[in-house]
Amino acid sequence: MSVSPSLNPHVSVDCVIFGFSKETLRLLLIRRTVPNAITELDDSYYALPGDLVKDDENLDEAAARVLKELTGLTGIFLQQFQAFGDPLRIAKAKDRAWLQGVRQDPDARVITVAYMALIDSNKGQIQPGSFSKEAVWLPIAEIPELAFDHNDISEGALLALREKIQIQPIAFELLPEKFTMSDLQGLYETILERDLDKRNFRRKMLNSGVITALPEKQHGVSNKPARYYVFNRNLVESGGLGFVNLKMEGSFTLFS
Amino acid sequence: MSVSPSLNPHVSVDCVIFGFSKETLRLLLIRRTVPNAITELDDSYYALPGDLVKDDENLDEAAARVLKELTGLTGIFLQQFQAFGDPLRIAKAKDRAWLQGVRQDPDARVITVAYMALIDSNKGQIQPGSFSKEAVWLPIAEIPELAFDHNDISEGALLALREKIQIQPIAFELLPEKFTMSDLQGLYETILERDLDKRNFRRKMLNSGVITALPEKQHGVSNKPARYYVFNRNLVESGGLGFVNLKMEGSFTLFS
DNA sequence: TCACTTAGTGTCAAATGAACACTATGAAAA
DNA sequence: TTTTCATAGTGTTCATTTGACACTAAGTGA
Repeated sequence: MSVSPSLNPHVSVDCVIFGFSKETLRLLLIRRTVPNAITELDDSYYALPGDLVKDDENLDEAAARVLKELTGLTGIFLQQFQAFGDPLRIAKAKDRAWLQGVRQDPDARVITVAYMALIDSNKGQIQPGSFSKEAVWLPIAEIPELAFDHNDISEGALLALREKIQIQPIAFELLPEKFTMSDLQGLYETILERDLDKRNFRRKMLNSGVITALPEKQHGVSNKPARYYVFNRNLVESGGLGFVNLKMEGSFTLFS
Repeated sequence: MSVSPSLNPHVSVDCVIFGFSKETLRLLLIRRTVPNAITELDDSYYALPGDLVKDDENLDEAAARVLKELTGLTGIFLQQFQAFGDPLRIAKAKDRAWLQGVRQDPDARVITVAYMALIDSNKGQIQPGSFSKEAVWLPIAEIPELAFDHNDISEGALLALREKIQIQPIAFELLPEKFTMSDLQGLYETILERDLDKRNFRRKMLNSGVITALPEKQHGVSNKPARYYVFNRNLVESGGLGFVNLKMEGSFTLFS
């Protein structure tokens, strides 16, 4: 990758892109090849998708661009959650080797602003990236050592996601248009790493008003077919619901 | 201010420093003087305290340094809440005039990472800043137009604070060591811009276990003297309380 | 038709939330 | 010395929400 003159060499954005399939939460990572690697084992590794910020775009735009270049998708849920700026975040040998091949000023300190993206992983047609980056979905539990401080960033994103889904109805961004109550509960359970009671979950979710039952049911499953639901995106975004209570047991709360 | 060579010219930190006195939430702002101002009315304006990040410090350290240089205080509650990176955030004429006098590369685009600080404003001995910045506490309601995008940043900080005090016991950072229940309630009411029920407030606060009553009472007040309380800092920080519920009416919550 | 798998349903007890008004204590004024 | 004034401090009741808990329903495939 040659650096265009319009890139700010000191600020980047990185996207932690979450997907959910086969009952597993996954991250979309890119595989990087290190030039002049000493051993074959060492010649590639994974990283969060990211890029330097261009001079004419703001941070949100930069993150949306990174996401679009990798997945072809726009209009995706994308939210800044933290900036990372440790002076040594770029100091690992492998990272330096990669930067040397790719950046005009490989020694420049880079602060990165991290974003969390939620996508329906069935929908995302991953495009062979402009720089022949190979993109893969890896289960959260199987994330290896990543470039830079990307493990820290990923963990931060997961914590942020865990809090957010209890405050805002955003989990739906990870599911297809139509989903079953079990799909939804399984997603919450996966993110929260905790079992939830089926009856209480249904009650709370339905009372909240954020989803609507469809007449349609599953077909061809070898058990009682489940009903489909849709997320009331318009209602939620118009604020038509007032507050919605999505919190799980035992959280903080103070007054009345 | 002359720029030291160890400053990163592209990334700054800004601190939104909250204080609470006379039933009013205040921000600690610095007054800047613009060189070569056209009119006298135009020759100064307020800004959030901030600085470029040094090459050998991380973002948290940079924010702590800014806070210490201005107030002399260390060990203060300080939390990153958002990065701001609009390409035009530096484009106002007044801002440019100030930058010309102060930065080596006044045209460089600067991304800023914003921090929120909470201090007991009785405690903060404001030091005449190293660059003869004049620091003042201004009530939230009387904040004028500030430098750069500092109004946006301040508003973001207030929103973040409003959410945080309902989730974490941090409001105490704004009060002196000993405070009355009315002090505490007044602080919550001010930040939340909402009246709270006195009896419910006391009950919830005491049940939460985050404060302890002292035997001591007010002296010399011309009404029934109020009891003093202290924040159980050690207990809270050691996690000895498990979860504490500080939430007000009507928030989100989803499961069990 | 039986076995298997997942969907879907209701109740009760406990905890929490919200609304609400009067007495207590001190200083200062009369 | 009595009264006035201001703020502190205190309990109960009802409605809502939470959390625990177990069986029947509907479809496929053997």
